[in-house]
Amino acid sequence: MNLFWERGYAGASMKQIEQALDMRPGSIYATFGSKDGLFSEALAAYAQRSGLELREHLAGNSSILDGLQEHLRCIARQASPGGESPSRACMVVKTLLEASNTNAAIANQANSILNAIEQALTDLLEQAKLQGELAPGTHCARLARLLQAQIIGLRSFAQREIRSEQVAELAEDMAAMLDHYRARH
Amino acid sequence: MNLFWERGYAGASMKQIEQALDMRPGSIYATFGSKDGLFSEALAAYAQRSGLELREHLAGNSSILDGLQEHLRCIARQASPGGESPSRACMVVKTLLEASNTNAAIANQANSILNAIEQALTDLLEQAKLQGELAPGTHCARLARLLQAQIIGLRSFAQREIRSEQVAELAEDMAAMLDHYRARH
DNA sequence: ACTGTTTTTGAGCGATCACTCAAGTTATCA
DNA sequence: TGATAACTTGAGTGATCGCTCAAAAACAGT
Repeated sequence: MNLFWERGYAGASMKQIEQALDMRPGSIYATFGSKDGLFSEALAAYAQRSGLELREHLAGNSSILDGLQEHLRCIARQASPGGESPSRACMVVKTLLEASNTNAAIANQANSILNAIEQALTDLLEQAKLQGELAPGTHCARLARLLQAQIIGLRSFAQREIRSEQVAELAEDMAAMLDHYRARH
Repeated sequence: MNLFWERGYAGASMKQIEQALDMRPGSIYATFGSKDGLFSEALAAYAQRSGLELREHLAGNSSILDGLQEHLRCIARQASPGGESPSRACMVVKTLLEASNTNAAIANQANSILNAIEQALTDLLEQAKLQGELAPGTHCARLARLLQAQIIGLRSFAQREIRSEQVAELAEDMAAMLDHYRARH
């Protein structure tokens, strides 16, 4: 997963994969079927891990919106230069951009994952609205897409050679934007 | 340029390039030196074209902020499904994500282009502040980075299989966010 | 210890990769 | 028209791509 995340689908050769897994080609193909199959499992594992992280950030805050803002800040911390992450950008987005016009199966998988995330965010925001955190008129599905686009932008932006402090500021500005959707008390 | 934009650096083979250029390998290498060199020129051409588009949108509006908002909407229109663009996502971002851990020279070029765009946006926002469009306390460089991240997010988001109307809504929400930074009269 | 099954190994497959260069063609002079 | 220069051609280079499979090794049951 780390190798694919770092180098992308085409950028990771079977030789490198053999080394990363400490497996010989025969075993790899007996286990995963193909490079596509292996990548697919890696991407699924990545998505699962990401989902877990989001749920952890939410569990740490009683307020959903606070949890989402914390999530933004945490992404900024992880995506800052000098971190040990294989890549600062999101593996799903990297995959979507790489595979969209070259590998339909993989592009579909990335699409599905992003759909699931969008849905999860929508559900969360609906719940926040019910709890009175969000302004009553909020269009939750639309805000979920905005939030997803922000996260995609934040993490892709962080792939630039840039100071980590500026990534943190960016996350802060995005978190501040969420405040505008809060219910007025 | 269109081929590289659509399929990425690794995804475009020399055979496909030969066909796209209607040139044989010898001529290609005599003209561009290497696949890297050719890609570099394609990326530079893309960046120039993008810069021109931004300037056109700005020229169409007397207000800088209005021009930027128009630019966001226009990006959404271009990045909508069904368009004739080779790819909905930005070629510079695609390149940054693909090349960051595999091709230092190309990644540097993408970085430079994004630096230049960030600087151009900063200059524009500074000018808008001077003209009283932006709130006096606005941190223009920081807002420029936010704007750039939004655009990156918008165009990458648009690479998903999604209805064009939702892309337009997303651009609208991002434009609305810019309004919060306007000077109060 | 012996047999049958499962798993691992790594040399090597055909295909394709980016790229080269001698030979051929075209353009530009007098 | 003929000599020179500039450019184009495409078969072919070695390297690497994803992948296969017969043989070897490890494991499991009696």
